[in-house]
Amino acid sequence: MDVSDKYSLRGRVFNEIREGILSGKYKEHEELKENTLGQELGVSRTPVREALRQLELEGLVKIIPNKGAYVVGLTERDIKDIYAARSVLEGLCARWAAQYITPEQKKELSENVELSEFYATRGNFAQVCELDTRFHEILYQASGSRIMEHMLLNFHHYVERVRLMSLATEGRAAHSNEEHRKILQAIEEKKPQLAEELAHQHVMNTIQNIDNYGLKNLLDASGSTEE
Amino acid sequence: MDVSDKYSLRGRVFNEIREGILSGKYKEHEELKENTLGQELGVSRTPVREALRQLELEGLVKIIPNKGAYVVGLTERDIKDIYAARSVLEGLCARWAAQYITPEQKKELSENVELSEFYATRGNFAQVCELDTRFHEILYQASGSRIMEHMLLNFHHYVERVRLMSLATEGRAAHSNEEHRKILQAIEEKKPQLAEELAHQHVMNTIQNIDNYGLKNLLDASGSTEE
DNA sequence: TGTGAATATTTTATATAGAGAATAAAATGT
DNA sequence: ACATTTTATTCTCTATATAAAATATTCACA
Repeated sequence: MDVSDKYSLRGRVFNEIREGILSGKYKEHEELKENTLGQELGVSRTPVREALRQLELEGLVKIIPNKGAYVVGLTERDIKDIYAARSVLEGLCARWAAQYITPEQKKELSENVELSEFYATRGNFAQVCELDTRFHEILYQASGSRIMEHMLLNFHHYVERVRLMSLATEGRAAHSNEEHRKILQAIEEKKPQLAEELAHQHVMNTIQNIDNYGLKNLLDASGSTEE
Repeated sequence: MDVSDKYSLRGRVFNEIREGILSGKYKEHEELKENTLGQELGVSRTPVREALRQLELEGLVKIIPNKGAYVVGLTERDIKDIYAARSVLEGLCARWAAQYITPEQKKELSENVELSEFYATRGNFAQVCELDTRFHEILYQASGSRIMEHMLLNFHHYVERVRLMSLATEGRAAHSNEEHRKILQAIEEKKPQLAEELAHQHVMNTIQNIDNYGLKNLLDASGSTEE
């Protein structure tokens, strides 16, 4: 996550509002009033204000001076663009990971792939999702680039709902696991070029999968499960 | 810029601290105390706090809860990574610009290239720099992707000092202008693939130029001119 | 009934105050 | 003299108060 003091009031407020926007609890163009949010979350306006200012910077909230804060949220176009950006950036990230990964990270990545394959055969998709998230996070760290890590972590979290829904579609988890294994192998064999291509293709395949099912369908399905 | 109320106290405070970090006024690991900054800028601690929280999200400041805010700044590695990321993202952006650019944007881009060539022959590099900045900004807008625009605007600003120093090196302005013209042409002829390759190459050439002169030399030179 | 000025209400923006955490300094005991 | 506990100080964190801006409401008047 981005905010260091996750467990302070402000950190909690930030995360709650952010989740509220990403999950659709706070809807597009909705006004986020400091007082209301504060009461809702049981805090004063100060931490709410700070959280809103941060969310503005992330682009999830638009602040009109002396007027108010409004939910911006992510459009379909935004999500597609994020995937497009990820397709090239995850490639670059995997390239660097192949060059800079530490033995510990290599070990965790390898175990991650093993475990995910195990859970997939057992049909435990919740675990597969979590491991998928972690797989990519390890790559981000292994790139040794805080810029890359920062950027991709954000994106990853932005599209979390879509990502998990895509992974839950018929057969995608197994394919994803295969792709993870190939990426792992390229990294273990220190083949940056190959790792880049595979990671790029991995994201492109996800995009393809999302297109097949339709982004709207996936989002609606995930939205309804939460209510 | 990112903050909507550029001219409010908080907006001003945010920009001043940000510029202070990017320009090197506030040095790596330096502690940014709310009181001190507030007095320096003639405001109370509240707007300072909000600005610091935002800078944390941007990665320019590290906040340790209940302890303090510390300058993180950009390392050489960070700058190189930003350029690497830009090399692929500006490519993608140019591709989209070729697809979605409006006639007005096309016109401004064309005039921008003309003007820049004019100023370059006259040796007016300050103008060339400004036009270079604007050239890229137009492309970001023309991509029609607020995600892309947001990301690249940030990066662009992060490396502004390096970018301008690179543009000031022998012969680079002229080459840059040539590359701009080719990108413009690809966009006018609606060739997304070509536009992507050219924009990618444009950033790669800048990286090459920076490497030739040495990032440190460029940064030192720009730092000394400010003091 | 409709329009516009004047007033009231709501909400943001900034400053300040009090509580709590972390660090530095002083005092105490061995 | 050194280690440890206690005290003091500094600074953050949250809440609240005041000011200013924006919006909504009321009322007068045509």
